[in-house]
Amino acid sequence: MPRTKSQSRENLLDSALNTFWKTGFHVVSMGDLVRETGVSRAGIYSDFGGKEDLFHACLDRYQDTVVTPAFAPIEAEGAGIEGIQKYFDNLLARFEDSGGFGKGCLVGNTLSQIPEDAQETRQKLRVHSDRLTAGFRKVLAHENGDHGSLSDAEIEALARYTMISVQGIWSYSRLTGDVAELRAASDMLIAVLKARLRGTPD
Amino acid sequence: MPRTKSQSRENLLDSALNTFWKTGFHVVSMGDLVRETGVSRAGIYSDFGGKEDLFHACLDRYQDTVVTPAFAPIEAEGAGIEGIQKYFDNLLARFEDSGGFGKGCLVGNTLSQIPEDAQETRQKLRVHSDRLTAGFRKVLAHENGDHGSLSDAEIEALARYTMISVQGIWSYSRLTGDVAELRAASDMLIAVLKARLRGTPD
DNA sequence: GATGTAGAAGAACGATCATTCTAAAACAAG
DNA sequence: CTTGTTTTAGAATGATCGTTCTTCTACATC
Repeated sequence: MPRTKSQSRENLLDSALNTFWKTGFHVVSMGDLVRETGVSRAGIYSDFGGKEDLFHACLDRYQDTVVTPAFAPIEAEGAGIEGIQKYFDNLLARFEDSGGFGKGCLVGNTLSQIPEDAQETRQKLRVHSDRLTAGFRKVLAHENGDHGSLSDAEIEALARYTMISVQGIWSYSRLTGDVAELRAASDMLIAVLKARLRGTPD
Repeated sequence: MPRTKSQSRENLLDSALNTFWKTGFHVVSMGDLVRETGVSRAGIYSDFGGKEDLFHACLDRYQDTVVTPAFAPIEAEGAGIEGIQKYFDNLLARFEDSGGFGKGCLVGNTLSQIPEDAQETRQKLRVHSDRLTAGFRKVLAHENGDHGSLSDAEIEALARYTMISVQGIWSYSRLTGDVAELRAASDMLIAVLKARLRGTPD
């Protein structure tokens, strides 16, 4: 089977993405990337320009090939809480397949190590967190319905809270090897969301 | 006033801690540390042995000078939910003082960039997360009382969920400059804890 | 098979890294 | 002031970094 240029470029991106994902931008060297991707140095530079450009391309690729399918149950038209459940089921299954520690979320990992002046990178991270928040907001608003007990502002706050908690779960997946702990946390989060949608008196 | 050896050692540690905290172990160079701490290269090497040893000493120092005071309201004898509230109040006030983005949590930041084989570092991170979980567990158990509605296992799960959510909040503090968003998230978390202690039907 | 071209391997380069070493300054004790 | 010790600034070192360049291989076209 012939291998087109764009196919090999995508393979390169996927390999580089995984390498960056594991240990982060600053720990990965160009030598690592050459070895892991199987592409020559010159090839990487002619295709992407440099290490940082390659990383930015990986962040975009991450959105397309990781976030989009993982988040599909949530961003699907008319998705409800069961979409969030499905999202967690998929990710916990993937964690279990990996064996040992997880890689966490590339965006969350990157967020913890960007210098204050890396504005282009930070912008991409913000887009991601807004995307997650928007997905959760839509699901929660849908569950809340037209005459639900929660105001738009409360839905917004709950959506952001969900996004933040999810990031916490991904972060912790780098420290624990026990999928049960992660499942307990995601179950708890979902129970919390259901309870608040039902309307909990304070 | 005379300056004792241990005093200057602690000043060095505090400066190095802040430098590592901002951008992480791999981004900080020894040149940065010499500049930021005001201590000569030879001084750093004779006192600590190397960059990694210095970083480990900083992780310990972080526990003593940052986590312990910040976590005092939670680890105090007989602390209840208001201890968690106080914990957040302090940290949000500090975030507000910093202006702009926060530094997050040194432990959470480190977790996102350790290679898989950095076992000594990972061990320190695990001790930290266990400490947080234990603190929350004690508070929640105290609130739950002897005849509370939650089982020990449920308290344990809720404590870990709390720890994970807190890490998420710290992570997000590196991305937002808006303290109101962080306050909303911590308020939400506390409301969730109160609701679950009160006993929410599923 | 000859020729032209694209891609790969890896040497070369300058910069920067962590670390060590040297030499001078700073300070204490007599 | 002299001597002895500690701490300093900063040069030297070897390794590694990101990047570029040169060389060679592989393959398409005639």
